[in-house]
Amino acid sequence: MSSQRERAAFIDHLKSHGHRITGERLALFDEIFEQHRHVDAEELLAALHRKGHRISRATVYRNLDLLVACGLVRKQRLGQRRYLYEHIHAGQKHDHLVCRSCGRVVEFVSPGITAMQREICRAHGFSPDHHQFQILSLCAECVAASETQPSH
Amino acid sequence: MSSQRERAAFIDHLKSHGHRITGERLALFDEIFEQHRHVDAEELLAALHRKGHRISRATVYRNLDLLVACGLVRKQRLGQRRYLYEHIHAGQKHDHLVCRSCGRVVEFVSPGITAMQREICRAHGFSPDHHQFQILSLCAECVAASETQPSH
DNA sequence: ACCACTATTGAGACAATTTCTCAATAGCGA
DNA sequence: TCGCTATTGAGAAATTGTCTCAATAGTGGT
Repeated sequence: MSSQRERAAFIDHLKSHGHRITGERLALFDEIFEQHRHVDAEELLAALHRKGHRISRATVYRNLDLLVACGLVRKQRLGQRRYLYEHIHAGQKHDHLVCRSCGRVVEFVSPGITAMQREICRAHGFSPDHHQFQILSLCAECVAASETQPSH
Repeated sequence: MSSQRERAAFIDHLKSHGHRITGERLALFDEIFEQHRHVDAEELLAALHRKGHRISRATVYRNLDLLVACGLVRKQRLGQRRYLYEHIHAGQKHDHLVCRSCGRVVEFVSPGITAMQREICRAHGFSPDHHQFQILSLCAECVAASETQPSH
């Protein structure tokens, strides 16, 4: 499994911070590193239950925050009501294009935009290292739908 | 008052759509057009109460949606839990830099980034006309705070 | 100005999502 | 293996926004 390195990093982080290595934590880690897309807490909870783990909702939320604190998972509100989580795949820094209507998320990489973001952050005294970037728009389907069935 | 034109447009919109011109609607309009920053529904409600209006929470939410439908107000989730509203000041199209920690919002204009956004939208089949754009990062104060008081 | 019609409002119930509480459980060091 | 205490589970609570429905108040026609 390609997440062996991250799994070890997670376990190290737990140990070095005096946290315990529990079955729930490892199951959640495995689940989110199996998903190669943006998932919310409910989906993770449901997937874990489907696989026979008896883990509670509160534990999922708590340990997602822990994974974020480890730097292994990104937690974002991508225009929708729920937080979405994605595991960080080493090196590959990308940004998000989000459909404001259906919530669909597309990742993209644009070095040019990254450079501009840094510049804008710097110009306004924001950290150029912790930025994250979203474009919210309407995907082709939702544009088509809104043209068929006009605004209201 | 500089919002006379928008106020008239609002009233016209109401009339032409068979909606009534109520005291609550005008009070809300005036309140949001007085605020030159991003406000949430609770702030607007509180401000209106402070000024002696007896308006309910539901009415504030309903009529904010109405103002959005008129194209006079923008409603956005800027990384935070609550929706933020801003009145649209004619012509001036801007994007947002948001502090992920304290929620502070700074507006910026960058024609270069706007062009790149359009290109990315087009490349992925998203509408280049309905886009909106956010950079989430940490403002100087929050960076300083997180360095003083390390991550947890 | 008055009436009747019905859109709008207010108050609180409801819904969706996330966080908190606290007794029971289970890692972990000795 | 034992004991300490971090972690968990279940459900309560908090947060934010939407919905319901009876009461109120704009509006167009007299």
